[in-house]
Amino acid sequence: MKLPLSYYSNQDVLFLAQDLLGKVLFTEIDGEITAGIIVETEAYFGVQDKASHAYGDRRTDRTETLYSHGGISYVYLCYGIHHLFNIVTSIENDPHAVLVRAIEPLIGKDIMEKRRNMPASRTAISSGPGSAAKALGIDRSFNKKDLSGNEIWIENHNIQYAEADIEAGPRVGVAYAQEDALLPWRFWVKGNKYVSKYNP
DNA sequence: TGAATGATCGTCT
DNA sequence: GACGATCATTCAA
Repeated sequence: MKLPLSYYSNQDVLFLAQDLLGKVLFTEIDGEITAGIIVETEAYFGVQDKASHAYGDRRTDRTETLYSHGGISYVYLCYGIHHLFNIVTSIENDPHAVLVRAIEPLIGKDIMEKRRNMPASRTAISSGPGSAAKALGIDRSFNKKDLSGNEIWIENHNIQYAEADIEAGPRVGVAYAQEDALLPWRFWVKGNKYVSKYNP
């Protein structure tokens, strides 16, 4: 069951970041389908969030994607090497987003092994935002894609985590965001081995 | 036109 | 546990 566009227009990005845990992220590239369960996310709270690219209503060519209506992907290059995949949420001109930080491989593990050049038995294959995106074959050509299309989409497989199985904590790699770096806007599935390590 | 800067990962010790 | 890779984007001039 594919999530409808209306799901992403929810204006509570913190709710969506938690609710997306357990949903299944699919990509289809050259007829090859891969999918993984989302097990770790971070919320980026639009213009008020110092860690967000759209902080202070900074509207540029790159951040323009974030200002789209919910249900659009936002992919950008980090450290010159890694593609990071975000889900744009809320309504038009309200630049909230959820960063997918880790997935648990579900479909097309052999394809992921090829892309990552390592066995699927290693959790590193999709742990961390750069790795998860690469395992799914996501690169900058996926920027500004409609998540209800047939290249990239998210399904609800009725995987429901109890509230006690979800943990929240500070986001990773955003120390420059000062007081906003301490906000508990990172969510993950407790004990899941694909969740990236938090490095204090 | 140019210099600085990351929402990170993998390799090496 | 430390560090180098590597480039689009951004802002200043």
